[in-house]
Amino acid sequence: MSNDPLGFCAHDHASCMRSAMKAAQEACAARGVQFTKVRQRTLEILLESHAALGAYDVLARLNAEGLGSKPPVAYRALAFLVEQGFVHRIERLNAFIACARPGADHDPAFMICRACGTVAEAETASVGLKASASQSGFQIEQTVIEAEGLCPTCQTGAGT
Amino acid sequence: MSNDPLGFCAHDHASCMRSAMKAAQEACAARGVQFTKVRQRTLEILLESHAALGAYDVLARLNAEGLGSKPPVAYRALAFLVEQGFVHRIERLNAFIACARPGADHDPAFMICRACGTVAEAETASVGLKASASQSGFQIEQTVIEAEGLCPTCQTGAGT
DNA sequence: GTCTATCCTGTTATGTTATAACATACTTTC
DNA sequence: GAAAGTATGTTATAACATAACAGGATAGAC
Ligand SMILES: [Zn+2]
Ligand SMILES: [Zn+2]
Ligand SMILES: [Zn+2]
Ligand SMILES: [Zn+2]
Repeated sequence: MSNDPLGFCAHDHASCMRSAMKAAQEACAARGVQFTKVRQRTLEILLESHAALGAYDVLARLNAEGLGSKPPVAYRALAFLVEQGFVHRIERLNAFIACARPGADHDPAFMICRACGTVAEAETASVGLKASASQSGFQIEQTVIEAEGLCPTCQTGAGT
Repeated sequence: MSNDPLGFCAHDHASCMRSAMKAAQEACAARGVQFTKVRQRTLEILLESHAALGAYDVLARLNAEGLGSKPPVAYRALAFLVEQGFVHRIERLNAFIACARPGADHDPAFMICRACGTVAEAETASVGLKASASQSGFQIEQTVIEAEGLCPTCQTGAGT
């Protein structure tokens, strides 16, 4: 079933990154879009952790490597990656995170730890939402489902 | 059951506003917090429509009435109203909307029409989200559930 | 190969959303 | 009416985001 949200559990992160980059590489080739240096590097930066990074954080990293120093560079790369489904935007944080399940067309839900900043991606559980919507005739195009709270690790000893 | 999302259906909006203001008034009295002029007016401004307003839109309205011209005035009033549960923040829009069911402690879900800007509030349908969360040990404190799409009215003739 | 159309990047400038910090005024309690 | 707590006014700046245009790389047509 592999429905475990990554991020809260230990895993081979190096292979996690490698497979995500490979999946993106192949998807770009298949779709005939360019996976340029800036785009690759932006995705790699986001893949380094299962936390969300702000556009300006990404930009700072790119800039340090001589890959662009002005906001539009980062925003354009991020917009491309979001369009292609390799990255998700976390509305609550005004930030971006690499997709944990690239390839599959999906409507993700996120769990955001307010203590450590880790963000885990889960499958959407929007059955009820869709029911509510269709009941009132609303036609859903996109969903934002984000829960904020404490991850398993941060619950122990984080009474505050 | 009265589970209809307001906003997409006709209703007596004047009475809708009046009862919301009254509920807020009473809740403030009961909780011993001040329902000041700026706070009242801010809530009234949001109640005027079932659309979301940005903080600076609210500020412009307040300013036109001599109730404050600087961002913190609007942001403070909005923060108060959100705390008290009279107003919700729509993350997707960086905007605010008056609660359609004040009084009840609830976890709302929103349906945002991308064409006309109407936002309807429904009950949260986060059963699956909670299941996902507890499965991985995540402790939810707050949820953001927002769907974007087309409302019933805008579907007719809005092929674009 | 080179021309051309398209897409990508670099840069300037500006727009939008949000808060920190401190001064002043009001309200409640005693 | 003094003290404590709460709310507002104001300055300044931080953080997030995009419009618009110029230049460079890439890909397909010939
Ligand atoms: Zn994903
Ligand atoms: Zn955590
Ligand atoms: Zn509500
Ligand atoms: Zn509409």
